[in-house]
Amino acid sequence: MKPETLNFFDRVYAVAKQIPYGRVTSFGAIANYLGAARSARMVGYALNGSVEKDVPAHRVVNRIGLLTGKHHFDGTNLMQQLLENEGIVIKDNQIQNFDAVFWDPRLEL
DNA sequence: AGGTTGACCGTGA
DNA sequence: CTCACGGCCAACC
Repeated sequence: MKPETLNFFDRVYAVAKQIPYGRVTSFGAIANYLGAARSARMVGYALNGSVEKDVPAHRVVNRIGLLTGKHHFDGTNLMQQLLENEGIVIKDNQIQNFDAVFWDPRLEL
């Protein structure tokens, strides 16, 4: 597979798959790691089909730890259930202790 | 080939 | 501190 074939979407999938268990990251962090900090919107756009890409998109939220994409999931509270299952506390679609569970690929990778 | 959209982010009032 | 607007980039129609 040539790298040229890998679109932005594929790169996002690759990073999202590297998200550790019980950790979450933001679109901007992923975009920043990919070198496209201004393309944070594309990150979410890519994750739109990540559910079928074996990518834990439920670990990806916006910069404030808000489950903005839960509306895109199969169920309504499915995303929240998955996160809570990993030990992450969520209240009103917002991750508590976001700074503690935050995982920055730019720093970790 | 062009216009519109989008799971965002940052700054301003 | 909270609400609102603009910008930016890539994919989709």
